[in-house]
Amino acid sequence: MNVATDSPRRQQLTRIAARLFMQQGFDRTTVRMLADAMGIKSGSLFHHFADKQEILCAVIEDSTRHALFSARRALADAAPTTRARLLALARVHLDTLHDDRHAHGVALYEWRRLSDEDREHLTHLRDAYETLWLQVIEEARRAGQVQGDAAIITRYALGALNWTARWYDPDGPMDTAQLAHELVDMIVAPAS
Amino acid sequence: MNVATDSPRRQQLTRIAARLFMQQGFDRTTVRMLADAMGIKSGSLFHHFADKQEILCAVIEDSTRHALFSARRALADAAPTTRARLLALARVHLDTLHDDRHAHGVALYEWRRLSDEDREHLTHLRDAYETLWLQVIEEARRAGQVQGDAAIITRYALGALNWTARWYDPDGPMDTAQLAHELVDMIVAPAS
DNA sequence: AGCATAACCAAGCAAGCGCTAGTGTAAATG
DNA sequence: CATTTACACTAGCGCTTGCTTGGTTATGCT
Repeated sequence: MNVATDSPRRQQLTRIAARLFMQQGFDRTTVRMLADAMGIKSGSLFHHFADKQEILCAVIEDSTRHALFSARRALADAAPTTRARLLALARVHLDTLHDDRHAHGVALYEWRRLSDEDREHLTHLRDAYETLWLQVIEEARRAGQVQGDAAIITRYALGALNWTARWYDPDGPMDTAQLAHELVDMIVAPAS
Repeated sequence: MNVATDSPRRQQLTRIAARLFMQQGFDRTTVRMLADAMGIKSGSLFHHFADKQEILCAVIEDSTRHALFSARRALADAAPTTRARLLALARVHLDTLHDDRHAHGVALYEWRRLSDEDREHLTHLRDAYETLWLQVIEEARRAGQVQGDAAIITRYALGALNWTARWYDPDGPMDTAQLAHELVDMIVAPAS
């Protein structure tokens, strides 16, 4: 149940499942379709996962852990100005959202299909991620670079970024760096 | 297929369907569950709707038409300053999002379950709504109150607002007017 | 009275669903 | 060499699904 402890085989299957769950939705993706895409028979699937629910949980957990890990590293590497730290978070958010777009789409659209336990477990991971953002925005607020309630700004920023999943075309003319800049310009007092 | 032309009975059934679709998701809501909640038998459902897909389309169409109508009226009634117009749009967006929260949640989560034709049809309605926003934000940009690309700002703003569906608690301490102000403060140059 | 229409119901079909049971096999382990 | 483990297979059970059929009842118009 963890990126580090999962067998390579299981991680590979999880990625395939993420693609199908995103393309068809969880309910419409049958275990037979999953097995076909994985190159095994439907019965064999249950050697790797206890049930269909566990596959969904694995998809979301993998991608969330990866995002959390990347964001922490980006913050550690970023210049110590609040603006640079915010920009680093935004860039990493957009990049992981897009690189792992299947899994993050699943996390968005299929959240309610999780069992109560799985959802609570994944909520903690999510909260850890949001807290990274909240802390940086709270820094920015104390430095006078952001006005208003830090919690609301955080959720607005994350909402704006997550919504890009619905309209941003990675093959289009814009790149994620531009988008990240545009977001930071929107939430902090306009810079030079 | 229209708020004005739909029979009252059909609109009533559509509202019930919106609630169930939001609570359980489209795929997990069976025609029998719908019929039960409507107080009729499952077969009778197909007197009002050609198939299950058409119910989904009706749910989304009704709510989108209502939002478009409300936004147009709010703009007509708003004071002529760009800030007032933006605030009016934000307030109406949050209010309809919340009043009609079941149906708008369905529009968010079940968009991909629509048939291609239905989706194209509803996309036009959506575009009409987004255009209202884009025009006001473009005004604001020309007036120097907003920096950056108007199209991106529009999508960021709508994303931030739509995301409130995932965290805003209408029974909590905040009201939608505060939220709307917070958004406008975020995207326009900070006012007094 | 005669008729049209909207609204409903009981029953059930064909298809598809998640999952289980039991078995085979090649590689790792003692 | 004997045993275990990991992974895959075939076959199919029990159940639910969206939708259809064929017919009934209530309302209101001409």
